[in-house]
Amino acid sequence: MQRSMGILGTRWKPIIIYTLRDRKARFGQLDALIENISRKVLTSSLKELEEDGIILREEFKELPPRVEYTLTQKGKALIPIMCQLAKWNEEYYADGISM
Amino acid sequence: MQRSMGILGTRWKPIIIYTLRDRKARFGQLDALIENISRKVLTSSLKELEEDGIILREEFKELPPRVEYTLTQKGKALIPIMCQLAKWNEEYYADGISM
DNA sequence: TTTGATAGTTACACAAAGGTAACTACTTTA
DNA sequence: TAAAGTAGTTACCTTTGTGTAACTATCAAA
Repeated sequence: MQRSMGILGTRWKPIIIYTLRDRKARFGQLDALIENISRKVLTSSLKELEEDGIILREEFKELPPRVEYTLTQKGKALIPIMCQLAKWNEEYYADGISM
Repeated sequence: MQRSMGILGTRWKPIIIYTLRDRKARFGQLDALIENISRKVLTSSLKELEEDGIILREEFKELPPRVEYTLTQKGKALIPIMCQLAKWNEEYYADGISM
């Protein structure tokens, strides 16, 4: 648990993972999809998630540059858990806002 | 997700919840069962978990005083999720240490 | 009267996480 | 020559979480 929380236990990382659950996304897309996140936190969260093997970063050497982020297998394995958490939240708060 | 993480996203709260999964415990027992936690953090975590309706605090006016902590229904509903997280951890790190 | 047990609280400090705003680098387009 | 687009970085600051050590309150027993 301690280690799991070391990986996930921040404000934004679970949101980033959940956002990537069914799509790949570019840096700017994540910045737009996730409201209120700062680019700085997005950068550092993505870097740490990559180091932890949760997401994959693919750099395309085009112009303008393009970078795509996707979940790894290990990252995808977290999705059902996060869905359960979202469900728990809905069930016990029941205000319709879970993300 | 943001709110769920606001409740669980600290170093010790998931450990406390997991420790209470199948038992009630007194303050001093939790302090002994959970290695390395400080009484201060235990106090504040228990207080916040109580405010969030995850645990129940029962005070017995005896001498010496006795206080028992148990999970509420809402708290118990988190247990399967935390077990899945522990399983995820074991699966992808596979060193046998999950708590 | 001092010790022991229980369940904390208080003061202080440190480190990590998060926020804001300005800046960088590269190249194409106007 | 200047703006626009992409993907960041950097400096600075505030907030939150955690840690240590000492202290509190109450009563019983020695």
